[in-house]
Amino acid sequence: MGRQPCCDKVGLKKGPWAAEEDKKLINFILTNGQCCWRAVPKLAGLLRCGKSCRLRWTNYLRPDLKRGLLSESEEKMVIDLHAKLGNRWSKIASQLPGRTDNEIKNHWNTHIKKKLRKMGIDPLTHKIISPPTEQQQKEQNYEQIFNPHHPSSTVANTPCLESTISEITEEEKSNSSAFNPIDTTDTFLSKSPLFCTDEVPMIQPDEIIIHCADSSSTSSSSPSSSSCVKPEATLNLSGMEWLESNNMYFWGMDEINGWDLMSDDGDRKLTVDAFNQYQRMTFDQDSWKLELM
DNA sequence: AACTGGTTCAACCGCACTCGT
DNA sequence: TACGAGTGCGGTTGAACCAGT
Repeated sequence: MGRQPCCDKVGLKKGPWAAEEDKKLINFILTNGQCCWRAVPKLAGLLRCGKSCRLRWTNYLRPDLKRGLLSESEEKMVIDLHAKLGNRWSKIASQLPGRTDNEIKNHWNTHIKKKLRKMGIDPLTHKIISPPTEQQQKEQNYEQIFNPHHPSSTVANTPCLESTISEITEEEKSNSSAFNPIDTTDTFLSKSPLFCTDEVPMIQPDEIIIHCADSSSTSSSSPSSSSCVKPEATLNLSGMEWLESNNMYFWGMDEINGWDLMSDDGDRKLTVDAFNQYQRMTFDQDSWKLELM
């Protein structure tokens, strides 16, 4: 005998929730609290199954939810946590106040995956996509000669990238801890202070300029020859020079409680001492209730 | 304006886990 | 220990929306 369904599906409504249904569910939860979900639809006068009610509440109606896209710092946190935890979305969500597992899962699948792939990083393993085998390299060369528009010329396949990551200086690594809100893994992203998910550098291989310590071996070489990276090499990623004089810059706009807005000229330093959106929502819960009623 | 293909995200489904009996 | 009910979780779906032609 099979398992009983979570609810009697006959006569139950499915699909998007109407405003009236939302109102009923909110009224019920605020009056009675979260109790047995199986009983909620009956008691609240809803033609939904308990599971559907729970999902609607936890993913959409809870007053402490943040709305809108994930901030840069949240995205980075998701990537770091995913590197540690894998697809355990609820565990990841528990580290991001006001975000649901469903929301994070969706954001991962629609935004972050693409960004990582564009950067040449495998979203599953968080490792650099491996350089092509000899046979693949031959095929790629063939395509580049006889079919220059073939996608094999994208940055994801460049063997340069793995080298560039290992060459981030110790100073840059130590700087990265200034904005990383949690203990980091040794993924590329957690080590790179240059990473900003909304500003993913769409760099091409020929945009990666590497100054080798032994400059005599690389002088006047073509871009492709820069893949020869010496241990002492330093990096200069064109397009990453954001810090123009007198420009303001900051990390983690969405979590600006206590974060400093830095001004390049050193004299003007603006400190923001605001509590974040999640805290505000918690404080404003009573007014939120009133708005709904 | 109409069509088409791609993207997004709320909601669903089924399995796994926990807990009480 | 075995079983069933309730709940949580992650993968998947499909309607709505958007951009390009």
